[in-house]
Amino acid sequence: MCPITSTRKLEIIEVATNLFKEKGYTGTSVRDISAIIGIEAASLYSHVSGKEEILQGICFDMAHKFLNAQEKVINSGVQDPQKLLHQVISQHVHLITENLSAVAVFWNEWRYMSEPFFSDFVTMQRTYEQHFKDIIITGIAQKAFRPVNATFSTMAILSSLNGIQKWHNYTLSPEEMANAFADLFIQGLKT
Amino acid sequence: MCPITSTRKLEIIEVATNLFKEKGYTGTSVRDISAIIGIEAASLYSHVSGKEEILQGICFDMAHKFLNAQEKVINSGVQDPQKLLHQVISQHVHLITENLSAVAVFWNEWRYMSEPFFSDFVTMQRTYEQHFKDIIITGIAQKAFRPVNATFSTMAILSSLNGIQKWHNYTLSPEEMANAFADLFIQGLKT
DNA sequence: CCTACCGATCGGTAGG
DNA sequence: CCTACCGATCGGTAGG
Repeated sequence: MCPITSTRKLEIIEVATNLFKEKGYTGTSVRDISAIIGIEAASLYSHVSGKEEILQGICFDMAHKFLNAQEKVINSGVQDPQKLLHQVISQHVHLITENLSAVAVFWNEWRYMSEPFFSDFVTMQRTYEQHFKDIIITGIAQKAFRPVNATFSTMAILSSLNGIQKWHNYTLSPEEMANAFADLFIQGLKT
Repeated sequence: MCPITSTRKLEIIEVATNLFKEKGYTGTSVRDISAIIGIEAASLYSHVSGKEEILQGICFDMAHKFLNAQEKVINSGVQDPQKLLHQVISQHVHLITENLSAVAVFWNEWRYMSEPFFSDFVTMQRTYEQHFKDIIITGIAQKAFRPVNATFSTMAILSSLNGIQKWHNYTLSPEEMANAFADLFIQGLKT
């Protein structure tokens, strides 16, 4: 949360992000992290209070990035639900492709956070999903979209987008993926 | 692989499935499993050769279920790509809802298997994805679907379906979900 | 950032 | 299926 962070702490978080992605949070030891940096495990504790603080840093940083990008689109004045959906999808895809490792941790390891971080994180997720859902609900009300189940459609779309981190192989650019997703789902939802 | 399995071994796999889902494979100890069953950790080794064998059992059992269900649809004689896609989606959704915990392990913990199991599992996944992709390619050739990127569309659809295990809350029946997914993606792919 | 170390727990084995 | 136990490793602390 504090914007002033030492470069060593940033290095720890970056190394941990890659390890948490590859081996999982519980499968990664603090010694794995310190060995890559080239210091003793005990020395990590000069920079972080514990293993979980690193996980919290990764997860909440991504959560804020997602929510900020989404709010920027929603507050941009765009009214057309199809255009709005296209833009939030595009922002989401770009954030994933620009933060592949952090997103993998964000998506697969967040459940290992203890309270109250766990619940705070869930609340942020729910907020993000709700903003998506609101766009779909508005679109249905304006007859831009079919009368689908908005909750279902939201989860179907977000799950699809989040899958990128599992199969992404760089053959498609972020723009191409964003447009392909938008085409698929907007045509899928259209009246 | 052996069809004759003691009930104790089945119990171990069932308990482990739930624990691996909740706490992850690396976050679950053999003592966690044995404690729930009510035996000593050492006694597990009368039924399984090790912790990983349990994971292998869960993952390959689900992999076979997915491939078998898919082959049954593909060999059923249905030709229309839209109907075929609807049916493989429906089978996939049903398998997920009937095996929520095992699918969560299958999907999130398979990477912890050692070789050659890891590679064998990846091969089965690729085969499954390829069958999906072939349906889309055929559909494009027959002008039933738009000229989309078939690999992308396959991964977009499968990721969306697999997301069920993360958000499923029993408000929709498997049939309702299967139809909602099929509607969304078939309309999304249609010419 | 290091040395030295802690108690707890890990997956697994020997022998019955 | 149990008792008894193994060496390895875990996250973390004390003290400098």
